[in-house]
Amino acid sequence: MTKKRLQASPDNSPTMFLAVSGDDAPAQKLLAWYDRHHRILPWRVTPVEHKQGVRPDPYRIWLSEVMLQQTTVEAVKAYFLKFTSLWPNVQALADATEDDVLRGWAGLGYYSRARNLKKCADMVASQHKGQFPASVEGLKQLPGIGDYTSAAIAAIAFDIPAAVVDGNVERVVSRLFAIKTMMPQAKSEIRKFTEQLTPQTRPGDFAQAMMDLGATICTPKKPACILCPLNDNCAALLEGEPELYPVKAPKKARPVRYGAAFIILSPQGDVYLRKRPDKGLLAGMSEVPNSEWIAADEATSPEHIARLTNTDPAPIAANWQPSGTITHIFTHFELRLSVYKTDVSTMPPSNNGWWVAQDNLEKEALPTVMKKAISAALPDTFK
DNA sequence: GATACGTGGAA
DNA sequence: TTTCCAAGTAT
Repeated sequence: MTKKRLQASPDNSPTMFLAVSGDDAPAQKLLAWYDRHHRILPWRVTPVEHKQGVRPDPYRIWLSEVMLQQTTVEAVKAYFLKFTSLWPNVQALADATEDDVLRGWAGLGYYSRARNLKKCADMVASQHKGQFPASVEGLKQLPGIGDYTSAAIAAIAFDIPAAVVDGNVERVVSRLFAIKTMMPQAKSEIRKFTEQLTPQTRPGDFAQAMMDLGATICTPKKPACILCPLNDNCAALLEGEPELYPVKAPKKARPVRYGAAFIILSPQGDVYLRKRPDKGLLAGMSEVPNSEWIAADEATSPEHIARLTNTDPAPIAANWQPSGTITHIFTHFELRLSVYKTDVSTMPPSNNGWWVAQDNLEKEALPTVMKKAISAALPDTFK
């Protein structure tokens, strides 16, 4: 093992006695840990396979990395298997329609990822002969691929020693060096330390090892420092409260918005759907007709909220039957929708939507909030 | 640099 | 129940 060298950290913190820049020992300790404790994941080539010469498929790495943006491993697994089954390579995805991809993505969230995924597949197929660029810069030109994803694909699929910095790495590195700068201002500092830690050999395994460590040992709450292969190198552990890192500003309160949703049933029991605009929240996804969603705080009177949630915005005049309310939490607001149902005898209520048999609703590009609204009026639809 | 952008699971 | 947050990107 390399002898530890002493070097002052930028803020002269205790890191001078710990994992220092240019020291390859932490990376090697982490890689040894990863060889024993790595997670088995559908998109992952194991260290043993990798050593035997199995090359990760850039398409599968890209697909998994996009799905994993702000999304849990458990949520991604089924979607990854569905996508690779439907579209086994980038050309197959390029041959699909955007609506096909949105239907496949429905329920996973952050739907601009699905639209960018399709755009990216089209560009790789048409401008790169079906091969992903083998460089951070080339990858970053593609839609939906930013700082993190370009580095992750470069490291994992192409063995390029790029600094892969995701939320896990931010947590691990901010603890290793006890970085007291608040997030997100600390990002550049964290990137610099990550570059210094990243080894020239096995950079992809190193990146995945850092993420596995963050996900299973160096967790946000109650980290298992006793099991950590880097506990000798951790300034935050030496200080005594590793949970304090990374330092984050308090979150803002989430406002509440109100509105109404309208379930229109044809004589055959089909449900009327329409497509959302191609910009903004849930862009391009399907929906049942619904009102504007109006913000209201706790000072707003019940009478005013009642006006926000009545049948005035309904797309047609009808005998609307109240069907309960649903609450849905988005990232930046909470939505409370009053749901109404009606049966119509004449087919189209104008607009440019379409009718769907209740048994086929699962195949539509319906975001979860819309599934909740439909379920309020039609229980068991999505059971 | 701040904000928009989904969802479901854990504590 | 409420809060946090999970392999971020685009604007």
